Amino acid sequence: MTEPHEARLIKLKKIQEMGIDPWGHRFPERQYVSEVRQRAGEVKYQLESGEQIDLPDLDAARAAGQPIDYRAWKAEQPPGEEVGPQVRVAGRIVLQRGQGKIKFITLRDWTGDIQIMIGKAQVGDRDFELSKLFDLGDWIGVEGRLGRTNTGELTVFAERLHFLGKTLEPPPEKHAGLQDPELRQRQRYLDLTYNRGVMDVFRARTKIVQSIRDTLNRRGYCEVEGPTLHTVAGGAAARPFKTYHNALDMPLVLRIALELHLKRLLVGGMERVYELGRVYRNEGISPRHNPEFTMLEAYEAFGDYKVMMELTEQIIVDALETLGRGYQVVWNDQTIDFTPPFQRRTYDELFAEATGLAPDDVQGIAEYARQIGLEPQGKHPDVVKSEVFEAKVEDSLQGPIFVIDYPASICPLTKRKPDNPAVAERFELFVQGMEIANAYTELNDPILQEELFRTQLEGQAEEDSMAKMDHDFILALRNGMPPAGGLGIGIDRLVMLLTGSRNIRDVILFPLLRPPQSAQEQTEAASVEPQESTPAKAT
RNA sequence: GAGGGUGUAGCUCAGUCGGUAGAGCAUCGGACUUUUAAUCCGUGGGUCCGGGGUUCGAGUCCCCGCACCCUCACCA
Repeated sequence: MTEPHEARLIKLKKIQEMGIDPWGHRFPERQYVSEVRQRAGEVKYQLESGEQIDLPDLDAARAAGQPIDYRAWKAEQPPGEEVGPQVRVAGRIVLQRGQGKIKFITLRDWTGDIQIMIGKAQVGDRDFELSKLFDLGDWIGVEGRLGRTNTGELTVFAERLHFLGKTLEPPPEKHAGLQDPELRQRQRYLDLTYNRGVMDVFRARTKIVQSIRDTLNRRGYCEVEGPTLHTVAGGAAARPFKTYHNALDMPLVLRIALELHLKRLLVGGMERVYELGRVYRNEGISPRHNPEFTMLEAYEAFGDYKVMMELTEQIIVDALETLGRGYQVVWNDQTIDFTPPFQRRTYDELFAEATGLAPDDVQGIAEYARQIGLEPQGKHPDVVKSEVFEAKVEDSLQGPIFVIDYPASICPLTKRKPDNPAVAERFELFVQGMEIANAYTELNDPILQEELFRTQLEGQAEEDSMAKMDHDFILALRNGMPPAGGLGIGIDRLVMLLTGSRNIRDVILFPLLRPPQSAQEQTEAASVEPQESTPAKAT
């Protein structure tokens, strides 16, 4: 009885016995599969006179489902032979078809697939013996001539084989791929290699992030790295992860936002500054929430929220262009039109449309809240209004739409409108019911800021509030922060929209999961003592 | 945190009314020099998520637990 992984160990040993290192070495001057494919036109049919003639368009015919019989085509030509360039490719074996003294392999690198033909007569006995020891998933390098098989498939006709890396575990099922969502996340490496489109999504993510940096750098922004260990979880309304520094004997939290340190840099004269980084929120997990996620925050001195609105549009439009996409994106069977300018509607307008209530009808809003199952009792009217807005308006915003001018009392870090202190100069961008961006004209008045930090809105737990006292931040503001616009964008959600992904875990390489049961037992066995936040005073 | 769903071979999945655990792919042995998910012949492979219970008998029914997925809540 030979189980798949045992068979692989046996082959590993046989490869070693042939004097070949099963873990490989560098393989210089290799060409990507995509590059090799671009050279398909160099494959010609050479007559005995030396004249070379082009092949018929075999790829187009195959793509159209009507493959040309290349063997028959060649038979019609004057005597001659196929010629093609020498190539060097490397990748993983994803399919193999043995056929007596020849063997076909589908080789995959991260640019695509290409077929390899290994003939005993062409590669010699030693390499052919080696090829019999190939398993699905192994890494190999191939030198050979690019050409066409009888059916017209572009193929590397191997002349020399290199073994680059053994795989000891069997790969997923070869047609269905890896379906189990848990395994796809735990073993992302298998998902990336064997499931169509996964690599594309993550490479698109990289392109989007690069595009965002390009857009900001072009506008004269400076990228910085703030601290991730904070003493106060400020800048957003979320529960933090708690941790502990032993040497300083000090409790710490992981940052929930980038905001307060970037504003300190505005005080320091970094007039255009941004950070693209991970933040951590100790909240629930859902298809739109992961405990750690990537945020962009950008601050521009002498700007305001309207400047940030334009910047937001620019960032998204540039990202779409970088992806080589138009402004129309299909997501969840719906078409989203990112053609700028995006729609702009005020908070109160949308609120009135959805509820039929006047935005200042405190009694009516409380009554409405009760009707839809919310509890208005003991809460500030703006908190109730905000809860109603979230329940009745946000989910229905297909967008892209900027919701502008929020109730000031729920925006403790935002400057108020000069002509109406009850309204804050803030916008949020919604697309498909998801909040993608959040921005405001930054509050730079240290006296008002301190007051807002002190005043806890009724009905809000301190942890749930954006207004957490941060004396060090107030001190910074007292040193003079220029008026500025600030912007935050949830990168993961933006990537979801631009790649058609419906679950945030499809755009995060390693989303948080509980450890698998076997590992959990090991962990428990290893750590009998609970090790949570144990101060190192004893040592 | 609440409700619903899923968990069977390495992978993808069947499994009827409670009655001997199944298929395809992969593996292993054999044939095959132009295949395309190659094909053909043959072979091995199971903690039916874990633990209890009911029963002569449990993959199947009941209870408890675990993981993942979905919806809702908190949140971006």
